[in-house]
Amino acid sequence: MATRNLNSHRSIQDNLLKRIHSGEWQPGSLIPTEAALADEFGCARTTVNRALRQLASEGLVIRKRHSGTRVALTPIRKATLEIPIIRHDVEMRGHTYNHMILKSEALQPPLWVQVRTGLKHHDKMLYLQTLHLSDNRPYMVEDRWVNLNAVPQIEAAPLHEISPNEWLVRKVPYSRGEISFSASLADEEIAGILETKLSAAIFVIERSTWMGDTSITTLKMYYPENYRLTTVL
Amino acid sequence: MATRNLNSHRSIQDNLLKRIHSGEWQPGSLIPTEAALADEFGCARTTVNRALRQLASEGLVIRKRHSGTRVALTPIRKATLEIPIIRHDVEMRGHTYNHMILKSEALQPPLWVQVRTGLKHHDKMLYLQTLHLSDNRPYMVEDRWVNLNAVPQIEAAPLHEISPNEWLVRKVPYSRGEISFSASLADEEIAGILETKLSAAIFVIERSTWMGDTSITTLKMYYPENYRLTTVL
DNA sequence: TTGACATATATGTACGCACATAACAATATT
DNA sequence: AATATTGTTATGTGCGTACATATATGTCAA
Repeated sequence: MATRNLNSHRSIQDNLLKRIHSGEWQPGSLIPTEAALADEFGCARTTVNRALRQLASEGLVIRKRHSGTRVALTPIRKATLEIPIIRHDVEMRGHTYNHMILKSEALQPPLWVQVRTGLKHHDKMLYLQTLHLSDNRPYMVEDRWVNLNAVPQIEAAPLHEISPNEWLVRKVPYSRGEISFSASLADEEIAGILETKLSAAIFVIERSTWMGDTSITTLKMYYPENYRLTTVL
Repeated sequence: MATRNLNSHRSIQDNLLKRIHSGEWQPGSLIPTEAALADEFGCARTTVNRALRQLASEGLVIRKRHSGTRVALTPIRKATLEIPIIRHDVEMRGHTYNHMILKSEALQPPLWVQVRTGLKHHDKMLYLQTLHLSDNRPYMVEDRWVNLNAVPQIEAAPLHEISPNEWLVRKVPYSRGEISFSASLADEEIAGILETKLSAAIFVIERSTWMGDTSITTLKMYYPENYRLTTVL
């Protein structure tokens, strides 16, 4: 049939999207059932189902059994942030990447790490401070704590060749994570490493990951003021 | 059949995920074909297809026609950030929300707005400065520019009752957006409004939205140092 | 050797059907 | 009147089949 490809789930999705965006279907209102839409488009219900499922996963419609499908009250758009390997970040900007391990010692975790990871003060953790460089200029400082009970192999890893960030992302799986963003002022240590003024604005990303219930690693990343994290909606 | 529900796309997905996380399937390696997996699980290929499609949409596997499916080299985990109505943000923390329009005037856009929106200096824009309050204490300042050619109705909106943020999110659809995060220092104006010290750390979110090619609105949000934006992976 | 062509293969998509499941509605039962 | 029971409805899921499409590989001829 010639009309086959007109009925692809993709074009149906576009069509439905248009009605939502144009205001034909107001936020909160019920839209026709899958069967009705399938009838209208002259396609199988499974095809409409797929289109609607996709729209639901993007948060544009809310689906409930029996009740039907309605346009989301707040068309919550989601921004997706990828968790990158820093080296890729730098190289994608066309710069050359390097890193330096500034500190590496097995320590007892300070309080904020204990709180975040759920580990106790007597648990063995590896503290790593890494400077990431872009074209040999400071790009970001990373303060990382690794749970040695969960990741003992890291003590044998060649962290001078492959950064802790990349090594962990590649080698150690995790099932759950948390990330948060904030702003703070540079203290003496950070200002010294990043070569900024004391009390310069610092963009901070904190991230913790777990595998099941056991903490893998938790870290703070400090970016100088000129850094911008950008993403599309 | 009793084994029917064992073959749901969800459990298949979990099963595949386990193999990726356990390292049984290394990053970059080819995994069995849909047909082979369908055979192994004793289900239809369409079911395996759905499981793999979902994993691909989450960035865990890369699929190519003919070549097959392989585990992503960087099992890129994505964090999803919702674009909230500020009022909900505040109320979810159990505080009461208020807002105040500090400035509201039709102006020619400054250069940074022109760059971001693609509009020219002679285009009519509405400049709105809004203070968002949590329990009557400053929570965030919003500097917003609205394209009056695209959204003329905003001049008649009751912005003292419903904040520009909420009004726009509810009433004006957009098809494309960009969001970025950074840190900066409080200037006199921002420090005054947020009641922080001069040169305090400020967390900045910038957001622009378009409908097709026409800019809708662009804004900067200034949060005081104690603010943290948190999300799960 | 090179390029044009055919072929095999793995994923992509659509269909029609069947049954599962949640939620609401109407009815029957205590 | 309060509680079970049953039915209806819209979405959720799975199956088997068919065909589409991109791409790697092999084949043959210029």
